[in-house]
Amino acid sequence: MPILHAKRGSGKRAATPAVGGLAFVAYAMQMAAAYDFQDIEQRWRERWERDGIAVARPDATREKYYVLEMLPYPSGDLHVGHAKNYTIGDAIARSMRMLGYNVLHPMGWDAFGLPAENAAIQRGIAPATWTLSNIANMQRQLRLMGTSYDWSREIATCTPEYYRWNQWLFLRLYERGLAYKREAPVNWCPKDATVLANEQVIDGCCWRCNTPVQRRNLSQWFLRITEFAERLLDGLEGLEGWPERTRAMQRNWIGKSEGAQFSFAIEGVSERIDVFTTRVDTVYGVTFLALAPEHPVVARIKELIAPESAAAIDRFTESLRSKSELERTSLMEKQGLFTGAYAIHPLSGARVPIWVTNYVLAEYGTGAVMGVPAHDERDFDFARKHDLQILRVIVPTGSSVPAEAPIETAFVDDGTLIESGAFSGMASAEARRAIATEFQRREIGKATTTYRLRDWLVSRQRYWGTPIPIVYCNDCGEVPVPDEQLPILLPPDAPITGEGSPLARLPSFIETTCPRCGGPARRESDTMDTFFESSWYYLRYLDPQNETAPWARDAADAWMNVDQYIGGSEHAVLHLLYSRFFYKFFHDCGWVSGADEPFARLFHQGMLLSNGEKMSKSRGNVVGIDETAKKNGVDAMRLFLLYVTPPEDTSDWTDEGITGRVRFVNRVWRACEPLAARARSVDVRTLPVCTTPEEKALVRAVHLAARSLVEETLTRRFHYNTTIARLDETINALTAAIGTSPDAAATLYAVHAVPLLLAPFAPHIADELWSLYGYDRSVHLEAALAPQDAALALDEITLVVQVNGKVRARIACAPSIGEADAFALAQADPAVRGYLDGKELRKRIYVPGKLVNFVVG
RNA sequence: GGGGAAGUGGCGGAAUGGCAGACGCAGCCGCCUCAAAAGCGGCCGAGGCAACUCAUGUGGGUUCGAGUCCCACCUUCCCCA
Repeated sequence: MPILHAKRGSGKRAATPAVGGLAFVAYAMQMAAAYDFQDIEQRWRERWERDGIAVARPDATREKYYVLEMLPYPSGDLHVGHAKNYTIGDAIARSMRMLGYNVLHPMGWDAFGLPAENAAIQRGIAPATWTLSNIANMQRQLRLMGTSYDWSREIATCTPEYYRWNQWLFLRLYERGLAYKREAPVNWCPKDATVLANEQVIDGCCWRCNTPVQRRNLSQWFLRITEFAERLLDGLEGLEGWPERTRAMQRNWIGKSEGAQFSFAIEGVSERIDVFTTRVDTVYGVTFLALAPEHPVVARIKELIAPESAAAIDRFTESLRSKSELERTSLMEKQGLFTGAYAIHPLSGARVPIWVTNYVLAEYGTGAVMGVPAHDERDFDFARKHDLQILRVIVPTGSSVPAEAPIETAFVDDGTLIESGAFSGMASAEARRAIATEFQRREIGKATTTYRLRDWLVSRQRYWGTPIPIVYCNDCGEVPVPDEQLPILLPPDAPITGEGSPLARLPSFIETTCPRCGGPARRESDTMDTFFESSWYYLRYLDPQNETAPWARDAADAWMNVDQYIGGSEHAVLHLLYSRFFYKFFHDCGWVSGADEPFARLFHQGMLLSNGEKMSKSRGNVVGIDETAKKNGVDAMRLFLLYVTPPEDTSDWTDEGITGRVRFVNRVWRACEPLAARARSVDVRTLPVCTTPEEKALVRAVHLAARSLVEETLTRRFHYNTTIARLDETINALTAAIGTSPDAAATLYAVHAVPLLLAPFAPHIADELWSLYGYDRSVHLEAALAPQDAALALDEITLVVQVNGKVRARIACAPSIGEADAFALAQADPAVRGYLDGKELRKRIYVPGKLVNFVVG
């Protein structure tokens, strides 16, 4: 007898011998060669591409479903960590297709950005060349993963066909006053040699390279996202399909605070100092004013005071100049210097000393803070350190703390006002309204709302990005480039050295003529933040070839909004906030209709570790797609990524773990392939006749898996780990059935059903088996197996009998058993009887088909 | 300090308020084999000879019944200050 010990990935499949029954099974178990995933997976990838199984067209007869993964930056090479994200999206896309939805599942490239310039500097490769070759490789790898993207809609943001619409959209923002240039203190990353938006500064460091950012005063382009602050905040309420923590992060970032703004007069100076506070009820407790050293009034004060005092202020200011925001507000000790000047309290008339401090920032609020040490911890610390007066003006409501009692800590809660003139005795909330009204009456202030959100700084002093379509003319000033002159192409010959803006040093680019007067003019040399193009790319997929508009309104009407968006939580504020801003703008322009939110549901996949550690080149634990596709197969990889944890959890790639799924794929193959010919005639819509409990259980396992697939998909929970566990049970039951009754209708039914259940997760083996069952059409174009109640129903259930909540017996009975019969049966059970005899029966609980509980005393 | 998420065997995890630990990994024992690998079958929270008892971070509560709901606390992670 020939023994076929085929190595995985090499040998050919053994021919199915024409023997039946147990002898055949023994032969099949022994003889079936290991599944040759390499050949089979490649063959199906090519077939899907040829057949266009993922190409999406509008179809009024089916409900649309737009599932989207955040578009990747083409860094060069994918590893299994990336694969997790795309596998989740692909499992959803394939499941929804089989459930009858018209699925749109596109992919593209966030192709502008610094790494391409760094490659140019370090290795002399043109950014475009580097980027395009990375895209080619990553596209190959995404295909290798068996993903079902509609590649006919692919976009790369670095192509003129795409970025001309960046420029076009910028001009529309400009026309509406939502794009403007202004000088402001901005975040500067010295390593990347460019400015950064506030959202791109994480803990005081550059989000990309972790270099501490510096502050510089520069003239820069901003987008007026602050105008949308209230709508961005309100919109979060409706986003119930978003993770709560992401909504909370956006809420935090927008940072709405309601309070009052009012001004202090200064002794001997005509200017006034504006302050904003949420606690205007504590205003009688003000004992100092804290100013940012950069505050404009500081210059006026210096004129009033002794030269040596003014010099001290200058030294203090100088010492803070290079310090980052984080250092100044959080890391450094609270420092301050009395200026020698006094303000006048607007209500009490008291003299209030004016200090400059490190913990008040010029760019936030008004750059000045009223110091109320008794009711603010930071002010309290500052007052203690500098021996400033501490005045108690709020006491807990209902208590009677004398104003003179020593103050050990700041009382920061609301309470009742004391020592506050006409407002004494009021509750904090009431006093806030009353005092704001009083300020308004005196015309020195009013109730206002402020936001932490700043305008979005979008200009970058870099090459590999979209040129900003503005020219500067000596006569006409700032002039927008007319639409018909778009795109302004990125010149291929800019000197990329890492020093200075490349475009600024390229006369052939900079020198131009004014579109308005025809005179000599200079082009803007800054390019756009790459978050600009990723804020609207999901609309370009809908109409990628459009040459007259970024997208047509009817394309947006057909597909928007994105039904399910999938990506990392690191973009919780950045990309997801900018996109929401853009979409609201588009909505206002009438370019999209319906809800003014782009992403109806959002899913953050969890991180993937490698053997318990973060995957990184320096740790040497990066598991590549190519490597694992070759070693374990793509189906096993996909199954593992979905199986190891729920998709939103952090999971760990381990050799043992992937081995488990490789085994599973082989078990599927050994179970189904030898029976393929016989399973051909099965119709999975018709339940088979079962003659034994085991057969019934096998068919039930199939339908439990089918139900899990449908439920996890339609409830949008996507816990496919549980669905795959049900598939494990199905295969276990099937393997056992093959051992006893390979010809039973139930066995062949299960064999036939398996690829339908496996298709979203292990698409290749599913289609291979499906074709062996005689189908010409891909399994991915079939309808999902509909779970049937008749298959799920049990002939017999186990009724749990409890006495006082403890399980005392288990009784087999019919699932339809009624309450009276259940009690009678339970009470008659000898084990239960022992717990009931001689006790008073106080209560009986019956949970139909599940449980009886006797409460005795 | 404020807000968000989470804590279940050796490990990853499962469980509409109703038999805790499905499924997988690791481990142990068998079968097969000259042997090994692969495969197949069984065991696998703790204590106890057993009947049983204990067990889902800790302590309370609601309930006939709590991993699940409520309160307080502890720990971890994440955001904001």
